[in-house]
Amino acid sequence: MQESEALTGWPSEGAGEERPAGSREKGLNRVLNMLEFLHANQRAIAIGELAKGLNAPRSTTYTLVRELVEAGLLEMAGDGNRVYFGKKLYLYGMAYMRGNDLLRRGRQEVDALSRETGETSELCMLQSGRYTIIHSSPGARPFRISSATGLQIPLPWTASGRLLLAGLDRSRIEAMVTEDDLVLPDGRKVDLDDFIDDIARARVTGYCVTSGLVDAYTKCLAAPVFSAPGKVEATMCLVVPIDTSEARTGELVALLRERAARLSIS
Amino acid sequence: MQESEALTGWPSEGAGEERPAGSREKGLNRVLNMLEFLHANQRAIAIGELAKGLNAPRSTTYTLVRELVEAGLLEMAGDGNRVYFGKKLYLYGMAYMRGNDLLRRGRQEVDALSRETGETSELCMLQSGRYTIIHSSPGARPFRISSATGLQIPLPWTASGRLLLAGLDRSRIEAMVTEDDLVLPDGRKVDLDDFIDDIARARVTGYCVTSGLVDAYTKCLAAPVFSAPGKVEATMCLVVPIDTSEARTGELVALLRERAARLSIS
DNA sequence: TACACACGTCTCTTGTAAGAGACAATCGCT
DNA sequence: AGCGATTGTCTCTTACAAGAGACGTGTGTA
Repeated sequence: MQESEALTGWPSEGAGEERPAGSREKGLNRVLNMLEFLHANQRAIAIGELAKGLNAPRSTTYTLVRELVEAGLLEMAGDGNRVYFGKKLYLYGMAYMRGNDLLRRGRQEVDALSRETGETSELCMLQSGRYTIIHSSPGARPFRISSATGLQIPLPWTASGRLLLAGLDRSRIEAMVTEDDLVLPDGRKVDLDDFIDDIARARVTGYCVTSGLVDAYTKCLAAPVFSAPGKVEATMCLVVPIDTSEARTGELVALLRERAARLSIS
Repeated sequence: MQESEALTGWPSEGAGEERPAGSREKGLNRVLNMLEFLHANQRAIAIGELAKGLNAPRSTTYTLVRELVEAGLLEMAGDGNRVYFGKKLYLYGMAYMRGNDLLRRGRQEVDALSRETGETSELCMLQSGRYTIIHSSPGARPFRISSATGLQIPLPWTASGRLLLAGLDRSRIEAMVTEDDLVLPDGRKVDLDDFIDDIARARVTGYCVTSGLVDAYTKCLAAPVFSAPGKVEATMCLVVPIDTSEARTGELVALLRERAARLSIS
């Protein structure tokens, strides 16, 4: 029952979508919620627990789980009462990767960068309006800076977030950031104007460095990957100890930008 | 519009599930069909084409696609009219892999075996009653023996199929094999009793070799991976030219069995 | 210019899937 | 043994999603 920080297992009522009331819910939506729930918890979940966690009626949950297991999207896990992702999802995921040059090459570049520098390296993208770690390669440090693949983090908390929004106008940016997103884990609040300034600056300099935003011990270096001139499709980034020297930081940024540039254009 | 052999883009009306008539279809099922369709075609598909390919009403298809794109399970591809798998599926797939020791280690063993031998190597499992290539690593041969990940092939066509069914009694085996499955690509028919004998023999010897079944040029060597004593969870296999010498085949089988054994028990 | 065919969006109807709830069977605790 | 909580299955009702089809637009071609 490990709970990592703000990851309580379910999006804290946030993302403020419409919730018409206690009325009926479409089966497909229930399924999408189930998948998200499993992803958030990263472990097999008992069916009853699933129903409870999603505020879904038990009978419906049983039915849907059965259908998904039959389809192979879910699998009954070990002890025979819990479910988790199934092979089909793995196969679909691999198909996605095969069909996606950027992802395939990006993973290689990230792995290489992490090997080369010994630091934790990540490939990040926008995923339905949220910053998402698509692939990460842990560094060689004794106490590693962890960050789970697929983790979604508010854009203003990260260097990558500033780059991913480069090129969007103010209204677009505002639309992608909620009030909550501006509050850092330690309670400090990011000023929206500062954030937008950061984005503009990042756009010009072609990289971004943030210190002690998500936590007090790390620094985040990011460089953009372009899918077309001006269009930031992804970022590569390095997560390093906050006391990394200016000089080394500079070196790392150079390496990072080089690899990110190699990914660009497609 | 490449069509590889028997892969016409849609399971040839097979798998004989009930089709009540032309009545209404559940949205979730439509979605599952869409995912299968995309997987079978391995490319982005226009929405209209999807509807046609699935015999689904256009309006419904548009609605479902929109929902899935919003959820990130699908993505609008390149030219902006076609859809394919989305990042969410990739993330879920990676989560599946992370949670699955056998798969994670199996991939490594397969990659190592293929590097070591220069031959095409695969990890295979049963997937809702069908033989499925879960991971494959191409060999070093000039004209490679291809086999797409996720491809599903009738059990009697393969060496792995014989091992995956080891331990099941006759009625179970019969239930998993249709008449069609017994007909090889070149039209020859596998005798059900021979097949069941093969399975029993494979079970005892702990490996299986088949020649010229799926095509006339290849030989298939397979070894079982056990999740519990007697329970075959997966197979590792090598696909080699049919004229591979007895001696080399023996060597390869030994290597294969060694690696498969290393995967077993868990 | 006219024709055939795709695409994307909307509206309205009705068949049916989501859900409430009852049930028996287990499990874990005291 | 006695009690509460959980599990898996089943039945029945009705709110609502699936689907038919019309509409406006864009594109290729004869």
